[in-house]
Amino acid sequence: MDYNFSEIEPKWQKYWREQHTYRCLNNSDKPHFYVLDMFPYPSGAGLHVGHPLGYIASDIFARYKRLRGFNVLHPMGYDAYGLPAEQYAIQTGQHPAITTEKNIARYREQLDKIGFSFDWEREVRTCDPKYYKWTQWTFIQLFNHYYDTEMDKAMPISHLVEKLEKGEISAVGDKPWKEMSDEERQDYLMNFRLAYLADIPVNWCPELGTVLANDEVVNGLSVRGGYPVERKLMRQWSLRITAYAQRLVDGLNEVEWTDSLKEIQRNWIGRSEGAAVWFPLAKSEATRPEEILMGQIETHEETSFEIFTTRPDTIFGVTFMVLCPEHEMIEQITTPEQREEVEAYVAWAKNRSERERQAEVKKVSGVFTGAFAVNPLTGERIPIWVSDYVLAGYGTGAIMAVPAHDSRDFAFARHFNLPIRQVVALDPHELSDPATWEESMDAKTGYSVNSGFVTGMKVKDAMAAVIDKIEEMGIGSRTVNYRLRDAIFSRQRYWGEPFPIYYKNNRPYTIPEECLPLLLPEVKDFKPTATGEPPLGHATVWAWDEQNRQVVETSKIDNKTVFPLELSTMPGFAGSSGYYLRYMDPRNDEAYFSKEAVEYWQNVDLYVGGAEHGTGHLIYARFWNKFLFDIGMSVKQEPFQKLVNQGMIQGRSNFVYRSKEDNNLFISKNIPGRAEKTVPIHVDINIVNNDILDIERFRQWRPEFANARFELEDQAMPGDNKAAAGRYVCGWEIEKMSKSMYNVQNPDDLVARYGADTLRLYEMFLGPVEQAKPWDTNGIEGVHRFLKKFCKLFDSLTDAPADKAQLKILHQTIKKITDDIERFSFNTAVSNFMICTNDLGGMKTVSKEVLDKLVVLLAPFAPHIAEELYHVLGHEGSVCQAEWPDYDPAMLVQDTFTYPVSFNGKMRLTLELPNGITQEEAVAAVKADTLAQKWLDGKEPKRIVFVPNKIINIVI
RNA sequence: GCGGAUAUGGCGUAAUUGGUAGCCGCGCUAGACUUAGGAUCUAGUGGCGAAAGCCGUAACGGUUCGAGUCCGUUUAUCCGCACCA
Repeated sequence: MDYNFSEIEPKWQKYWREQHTYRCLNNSDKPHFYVLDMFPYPSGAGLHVGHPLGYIASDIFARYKRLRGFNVLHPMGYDAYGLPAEQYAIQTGQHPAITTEKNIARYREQLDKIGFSFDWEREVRTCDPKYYKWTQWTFIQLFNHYYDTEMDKAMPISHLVEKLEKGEISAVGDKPWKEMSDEERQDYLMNFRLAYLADIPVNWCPELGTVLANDEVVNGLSVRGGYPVERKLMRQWSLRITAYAQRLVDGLNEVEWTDSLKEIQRNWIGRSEGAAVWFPLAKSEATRPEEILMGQIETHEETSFEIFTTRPDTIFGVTFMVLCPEHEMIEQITTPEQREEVEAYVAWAKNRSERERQAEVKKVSGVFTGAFAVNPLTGERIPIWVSDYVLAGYGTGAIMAVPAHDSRDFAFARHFNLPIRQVVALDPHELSDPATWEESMDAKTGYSVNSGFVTGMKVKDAMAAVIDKIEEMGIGSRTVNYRLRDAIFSRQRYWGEPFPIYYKNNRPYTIPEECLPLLLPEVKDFKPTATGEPPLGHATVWAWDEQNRQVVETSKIDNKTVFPLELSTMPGFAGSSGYYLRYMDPRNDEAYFSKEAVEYWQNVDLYVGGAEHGTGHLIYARFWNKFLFDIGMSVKQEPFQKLVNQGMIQGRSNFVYRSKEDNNLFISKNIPGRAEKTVPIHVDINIVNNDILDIERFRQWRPEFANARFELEDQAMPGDNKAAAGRYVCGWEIEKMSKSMYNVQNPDDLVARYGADTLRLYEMFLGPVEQAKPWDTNGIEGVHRFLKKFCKLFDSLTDAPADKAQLKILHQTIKKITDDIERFSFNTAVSNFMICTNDLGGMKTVSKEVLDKLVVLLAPFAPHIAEELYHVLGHEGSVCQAEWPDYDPAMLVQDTFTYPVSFNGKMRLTLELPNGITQEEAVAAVKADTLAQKWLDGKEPKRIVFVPNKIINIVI
């Protein structure tokens, strides 16, 4: 039978739609399985071939699981809030909702053409009020909870208030709870809420007019747009994700992710163990150690400062201290003589942009404050410096500098001529003068030297001993620090979820849950307001009437009953942090998702998506889920049990070579001397086939090429790609897939040309799903040919029972394909299909009972043709309702095995032995074999190693 | 700098996990059928060699009867983090 994909594919897509073939219900006796793709942001450019790679892989797996008898949840939706739609709105005035709607329609059309088995009845869109109602709801819960370190989980803020009221805990630092005014209490509680408002240094991007999260900034530039980002102190909402740092680290042991992704997350969370130590200030007039202030250690805050170190063992090597320029004690401790210099330095450091600072990491800068601290273990006076190599955001913003064993301290000491003292050595008997060192000795190995009571100890033991001592002295403690920062949650943008927050007397209050969703208001302008407020500042109906519980005109704000609403919106990760849970029960208006739904589905069994979300979405979603777990919503600590990262698809650009002398002349790639005579120009890959340029289409491509002339290949290059005379051969290079390089491959074109099934198979055939690879259509013909050959098998269809040879092919194929799918190796699965088809193609007739099963095997990969052939075989309904075939191990048995036998690793003997023999029988066979006898020459072999089904080794 | 990974024909890749390296596909070569071929089919295709054979999985070394696979050193490429004390 002919392979007429352009007829078959629309037909079955229509059938699936009409029959609701992929509808998935929450009640089923079948075991459940949840396969999820990272939902896409619907950009204006549409899908390119990189998007469906992961979707195809997950679709194959979902279909396979269904055939295996699972109730499979396999949904799709859109991460529809985002910057591009808003930027487009600013440029054109087009409302982002309209652009987004249009893009979604285009995405849907493209996805439908590929034949995915998504249950579209469960579609979610983050910008849909029915969806973001629950994003806002979660925010309110975060606002109303704090992290109880004792119970190690989130608890209602009322629980904390209760404890404060009963006096079970006392408010630290501030006045006692009982003496606080209501507002003071609110301000105090803000320090505990999991969603909180605070003045914090943020990544401010002036070009985008908004704040960015740490993962949205790379090298001081915004990920979107590449604009400079500066540090700025702003009042922002943040999520206290740091409270979950330890659980986020621990949870990684529970999930089946790649080591590299786990490692990326561990690095991002950056757990490090060490000690916090208080260093008292030295009295400036004191000269002898015993005079130096030691008696006031209890009153830490005024006369001491706290440092964090991961190397407490090196405390005897401290020769100076360094504070970050933002440190609050600088002003207090700086001596009058140094004041001018210090102030100038601090001002300079604060004005430096993030990009400058990062670009000049190697440059050493700093200033002496004139003040001294005391090393609490040695009583030594050590100078206090200020430098921007110490960061305000990590630890305490102050360090003890051990130049001999920290490369940054070393560089600083060398630059400012500060002493360097060795306190760790690999061999304690061989010390050298650090003045001669070229670099510091940072490794945590060897022994402590010159280190008082820990001298001679191994570094590890010394660490513990020093911490014990410090704790005993009451001047510090064992501490864990995390690199992870709280997630800034405000964005000065229009196209995002509004915060369910209004301000009374400048303090935030939440909108009652019953009033959600708080709808995104209309604005006349998507840019920030003239006064620099976010775009929502333009909204005319954006105030909260507390009594009537509704949104009213902004003009009615009187701050008595009508109050201003929050003007920022939530960031992109807000909507994507819980969407996988919403899919379980997407039409529920009473709750985020029902208890029954989440108890049925539990969590995502298989999540497929790019590794680029490793430090963004995948951290936020885990945090979000853990919080929902704490408040009794989700039932699993980890949202994504198994995660597969599909590799990025790079572009493969094609080039034509334009002559330097003659703008209309293009010289083919392999013409001798071409490189010197020409300039490469990107050419649209859609008018190039297997690197051969379609000359006519090239002339039509752009007006300036209308009169192009070509110097074509001659036949001098056999073996090279079709370098026959009369062809123009293009060059190629691997680059990022982008419009400007004309290397974007649109899946629609390939579907039109080869069909969706070919596209699906080819994307899988390209290589392992996890591997990054350039897009290249050079092999797609081969895959297409396979489908044609497969259809051809049906020409020789017979009802006669299959012979042994066919059954063997069938059962081998069932085994291989099943194994391949289970280990997510779809490229080998496609290869194995080809082998099977080639083998059966050599037969005169092919039995129906064989094809019955092969069609089911093919269904996950090429669902359209599988449906068609399923009907050709006379079945009713959809192949999706078929049963995955099992293989019969007896059919895989080989008649004989070949055992190469090596003697002393040199001689080799091959014995043909019958199958199914035991080790003893195999050994006996070797001994009985005449050739083996000859080689053994009557001697007993010392050792016969028998590896089942594989080989026998004889050692004489 | 730290961390993670990868390295196999002209190309994408495979190798039952330590057992005959190169399956499958592309490309290429030759042939068949064709007015034609960018259709289809057949055969061949790691390198050197006329052949027997020798060499061959980034490089060097090790373990093993046996290494693409395990261990060590080096090199190259990709990814993540990056003054995180």
